[in-house]
Amino acid sequence: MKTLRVPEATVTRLSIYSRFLERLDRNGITTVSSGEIAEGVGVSPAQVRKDLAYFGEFGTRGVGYNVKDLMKYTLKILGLDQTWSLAIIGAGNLGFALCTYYGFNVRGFYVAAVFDIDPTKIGKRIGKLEVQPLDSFPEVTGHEHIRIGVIAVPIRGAQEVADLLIKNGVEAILNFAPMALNVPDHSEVRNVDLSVKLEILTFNLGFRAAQNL
Amino acid sequence: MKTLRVPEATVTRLSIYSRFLERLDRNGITTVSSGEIAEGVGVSPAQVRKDLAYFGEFGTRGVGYNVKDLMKYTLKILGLDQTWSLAIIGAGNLGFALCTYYGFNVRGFYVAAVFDIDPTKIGKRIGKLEVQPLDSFPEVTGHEHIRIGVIAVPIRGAQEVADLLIKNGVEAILNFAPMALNVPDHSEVRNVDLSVKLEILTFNLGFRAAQNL
DNA sequence: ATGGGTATGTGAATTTTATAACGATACTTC
DNA sequence: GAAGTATCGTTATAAAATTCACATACCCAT
Repeated sequence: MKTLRVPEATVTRLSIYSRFLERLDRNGITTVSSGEIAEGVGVSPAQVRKDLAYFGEFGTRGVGYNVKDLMKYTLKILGLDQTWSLAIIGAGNLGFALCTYYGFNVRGFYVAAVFDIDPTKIGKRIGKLEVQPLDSFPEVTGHEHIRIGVIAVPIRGAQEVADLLIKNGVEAILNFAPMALNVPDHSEVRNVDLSVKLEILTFNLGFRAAQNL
Repeated sequence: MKTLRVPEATVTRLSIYSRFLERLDRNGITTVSSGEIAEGVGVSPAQVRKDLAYFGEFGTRGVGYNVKDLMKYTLKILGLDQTWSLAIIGAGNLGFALCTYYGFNVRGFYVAAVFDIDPTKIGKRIGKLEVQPLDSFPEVTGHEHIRIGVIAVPIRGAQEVADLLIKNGVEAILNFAPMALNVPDHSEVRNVDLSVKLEILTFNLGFRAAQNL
């Protein structure tokens, strides 16, 4: 098999293209060019074609791409032709928001369970879910295999939670705690740091001020 | 003045170093090496030094960096030696979580106001704040100059909100709607897409399965 | 004072990523 | 059905980011 390393930036953009294609499809648009995709998501047309080229040939020269088809391809590439069960750990405001986040459902993610250690939060209902004690994680994941865990706890608890998840067969972690988690090599971790992007903005505003722009 | 373009990846890492340094400082650690920072945040030591080199010389050869000093430098570089007032638009679950997000406060961000268009949400209290009608945005920003807006509304309303923000002097936008906003060149926009990272995980899990790893 | 040990700062080499250019191919029009 | 136009896929070029390697500088012990 042709083993080709795909840059993470490409996967990131693919996810964005995919979302854009869904939007086009909902609007009844059937054909789209690399230039239109590029315009829609803010990259160059060559970039779009190059990114897609990692995975095959999906377009028709002189015409463009069939929206529905390309959408399906991108979803398949991203592994979204199946439903992924998530466990969310931490039922604070962030955990709550993530449990009810429409953007997850619409992309084939299913929040199977929410956990917390805070007794005042355990038992609380979030939509159809009930917050469970973190202790019961092994038991719950016995019923339903959960491959992805979402960490929405404060820094001080994050590593411990990660250890627990890994020990119970979780393969990938989306970490909202602003710190680097220590996990075995075979596990995937990605961090979402809510203030990093904000600090890029303040950096740029300051930088611009320094140059009198 | 030496005009040196700083890669955005460097700024991103600087934000992460900064957070890590704060943690070291809280733990009473006074000196740190590039290797220890690298270890702590998951990059290479050379990367740490190179990133810092964009902004000056902060270390002592043979010794390392003074934690408190480097922390202050990084904060200053990122523009966090001042308080930034934010307006959050959208008082749904995500907006609510962002309003109360501890990570913002701790980094010098201050949520000055929250807005929504939904009459059932207007007037609701979020901590010390009261959700205001989006119409009153110009009035509110008249009292307190707000340079950064956070968009936490669904896709369909996002562009309209962005237009309103820009029209009222907002210079930078943190956008949680999973779409590209159209803004003038002089405005800064960064997107936080909560499901992109999740889809990188599913891509990687699928990719790994395809290679029998 | 002096020499050994250590970690920085930095220019060069390497790798990775993005842009540009262009040949190939399919529709459209006359 | 041939010419023209549009857009892909791919190769070549350029740019950017990362890693490497080492001279430099500082601390500390003697």
